[in-house]
Amino acid sequence: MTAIDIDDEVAELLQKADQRYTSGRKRLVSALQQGGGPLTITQIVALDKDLRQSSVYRNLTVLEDVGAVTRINTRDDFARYELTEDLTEHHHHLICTECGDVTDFSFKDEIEASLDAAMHQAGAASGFTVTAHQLDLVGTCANCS
Amino acid sequence: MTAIDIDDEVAELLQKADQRYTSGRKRLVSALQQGGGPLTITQIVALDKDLRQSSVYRNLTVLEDVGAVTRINTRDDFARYELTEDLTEHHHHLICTECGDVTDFSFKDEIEASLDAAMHQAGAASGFTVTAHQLDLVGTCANCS
DNA sequence: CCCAAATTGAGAATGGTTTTCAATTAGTGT
DNA sequence: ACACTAATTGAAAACCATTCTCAATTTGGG
Repeated sequence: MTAIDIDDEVAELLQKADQRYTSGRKRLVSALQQGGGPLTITQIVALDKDLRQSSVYRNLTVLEDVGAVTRINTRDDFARYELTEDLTEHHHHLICTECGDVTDFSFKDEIEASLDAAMHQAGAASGFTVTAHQLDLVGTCANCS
Repeated sequence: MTAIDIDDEVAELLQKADQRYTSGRKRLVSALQQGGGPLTITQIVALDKDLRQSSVYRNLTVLEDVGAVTRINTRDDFARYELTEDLTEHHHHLICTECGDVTDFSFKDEIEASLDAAMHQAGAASGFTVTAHQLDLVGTCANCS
């Protein structure tokens, strides 16, 4: 999806929920597109100085409710946000234990497919209906090693 | 590992760090063994009424520093704690979006092995050194569906 | 171009977690 | 057993990321 497509899609999601796509929300979505992975509120506000912290918090919640943004908890005390996989593509996270930074990566399709099959099977065996999964690799990033 | 083995191992880990294995810490480890998955502080205090909240928080931190306990962040606002995989065995989590409860599950060995290989390979491709991974399945548990 | 409703920004409030500090407990040498 | 010293504990205060409040501003519809 191109940046424009994402913008259109977010606009539609907001409209369905009777929410406006204000300039502040557009800048927020734009900031999320720039990061190579989920961003903390601090990182977002640093990326776009015109964004106010309280509005960022509030709008991330709105965007999450609408299904445009996903909230992620990692090892540190800061929540991170990224555009939903519907708007980008399915991926996983590399979490650096040194600097705490989180970046995206993807498996080759066939690996992802077999993993997905194994997960549904394992979930079903426990009477659990799997709707999504989250896989994080923990280690040391290129910068920190 | 049996309960006694775990106890011995925790004792050793604490001793290496010049920490005492007090009765409160023993009860805490025992509580963590009882849960079928990572527990919140509230759950721990409910499981053993003799444990005080502030001591539980502090001792979980001590046990984490020593390498006996792992802290986990899930979707809700409560941190969860479990014994490290060194003391139990490698596993993953089923996170119920309805009740928030987290339970353990494992893959068959061969699936886990191929997954592990794929992860190291994918990490290396990004200049990332993988030391651990965390896989959560999100969905609806048997009780809630 | 009004008007009603939604959004914004700054600061106050919230609540899970961490810290403080005096009281208690446990380990060490005698 | 007995002191002595240091670690641990418990209750309450402090901390701080996040959420909420409310007056001011902005937005879209008629």
